[in-house]
Amino acid sequence: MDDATARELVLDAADRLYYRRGITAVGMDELRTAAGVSLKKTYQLFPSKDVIVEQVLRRRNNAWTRGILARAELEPTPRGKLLAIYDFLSDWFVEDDFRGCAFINSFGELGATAPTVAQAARDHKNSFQAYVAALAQEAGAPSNLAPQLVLLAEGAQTTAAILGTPDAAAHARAAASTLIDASLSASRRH
Amino acid sequence: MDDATARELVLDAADRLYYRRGITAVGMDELRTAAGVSLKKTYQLFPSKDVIVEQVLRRRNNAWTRGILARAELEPTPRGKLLAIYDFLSDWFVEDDFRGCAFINSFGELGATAPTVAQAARDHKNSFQAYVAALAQEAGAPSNLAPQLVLLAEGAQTTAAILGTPDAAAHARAAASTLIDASLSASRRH
DNA sequence: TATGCTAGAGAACGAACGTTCTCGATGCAA
DNA sequence: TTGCATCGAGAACGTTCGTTCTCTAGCATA
Repeated sequence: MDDATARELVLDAADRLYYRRGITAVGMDELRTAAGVSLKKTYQLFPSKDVIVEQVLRRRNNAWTRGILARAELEPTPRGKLLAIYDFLSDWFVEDDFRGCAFINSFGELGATAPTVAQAARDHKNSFQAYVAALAQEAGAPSNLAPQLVLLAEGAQTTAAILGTPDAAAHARAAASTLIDASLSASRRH
Repeated sequence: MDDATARELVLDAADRLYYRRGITAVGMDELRTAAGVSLKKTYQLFPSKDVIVEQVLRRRNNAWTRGILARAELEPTPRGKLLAIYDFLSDWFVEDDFRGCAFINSFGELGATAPTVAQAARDHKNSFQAYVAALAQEAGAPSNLAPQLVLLAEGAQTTAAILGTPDAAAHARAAASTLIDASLSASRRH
C-alpha cells in the first residue's frame, strides 16, 4: 500500500472516530482496525498519537474553510456571504453525525493539558474571525459587527450539539440579519 | 471528620480540578490528595467517580443560576436583567481560572460516551434557555428573541475560553442590546 | 530451491486509571 | 490493660492505554 494513501486512511478514520467519540476514548488499536492500516505502518507514518490529532485538526480546519467559502460563492453580496455562514451551519446541524464543533470539543477535552490542541482551536477561531471581519468590512459595517456575528455562529454550534436540535442555525441567522441591518444603518447615519 | 464536610471537601476539590484540567485528566488519587479525604472514605460517600462528576455538575448548575440571579436582582427592568447576563459573564471571563463553560467542556470531553454528562449539559442549557425566555417575555419581546440572546451567551463563553480574552462579553452585550431594541420596536409596530 | 527483506498480526511492556484490600495506628468501652 | 471497631495510607488488582517488539508468512532475486 502506498504511504500517501495509508496516511489518508489513518487520518480519515481518526477524524471520524475522534469526532464521534472524543480523542481520548479512541485508542490506537481501534484506529488501526477502522483504518485498515497496521499499527507498525501507522507508527512509521506518524511519530505519535498527538501528531495524528494535530493533523486531524488541521484537516478539519481546511474542510471548514472550504465549506464556508463554497457556500459564500453562491452569494453575490457581502451581506449574503455573511448570512451564508448560517446556511452552512444549518446544513451541517442536520447531518446524522453532527456532534458540535470539533475544535470546541477537543479544547474542552484536552485544551488544558495539550498545548497543541489549544493552539489549534485558537488558530481555527482566529482564522474564522478574520474571515468574518473581512466580509463585514467589505459590507461597509463598523468593526464591532464581525465579533458579534462570530459569537452567534459559535453559540449556534454548541447549542445545536448539546440540545441535539438544529434550530440554533435559524435563530443565529435571524439574529445576524438583524445585527447586520442595525450595523449598516448605524454606519450610514454617521 | 463529619460525613457532610468530607462530602463537601471532595466535591469542592473535584470541581476545581475537573474544571481546570478536565475530568479524565484528574485521577482519584489526585482528588484524594487535593480534598484531604482518604480514598476509603471517598468511596464510602460516593459509589464511583461518575457519581462525583454528576454531583459536581449539579453544583455548578446551581452556582451558575445563583450568580445570574444575583446579578439580575441589581437591575429593576427586564431589559436590564437580560443585559445583566453579559455583565455576569464579563466578571467571570476575567477571573484567573476561567476556562469556559464547564458543561460545554465536559460535553466535549465525555458527552459521546457518558450519557449522564450529556444529560447534565442539556439540563443546564435548557434551564438557562427557560430563564432567558421568561425574562424576554416579561420584557414584552416576541418569542424568537430569547434563543438569540442565548446564542450570544454561549458563543461568548466558548470564544473567551479558547481565545483567552474577555472581549467576547462586551461584544455579546452590545449585540444583545441591539437585538432587544430591534425586537421590542418590531413588536411595537405590530 | 535457497536467501534475504518486508510487512502485518498481535503479544509485550510500562504507565496510569478506577476500585478494592491490607495493615498498622488510634480511640474508646469495659 | 484488654478487646474491638474504625480509620487512613498506600499497596494491590484488573483493565486500558500508547508504544515497541516478536514472530511468521509471503515475496523478489539469484
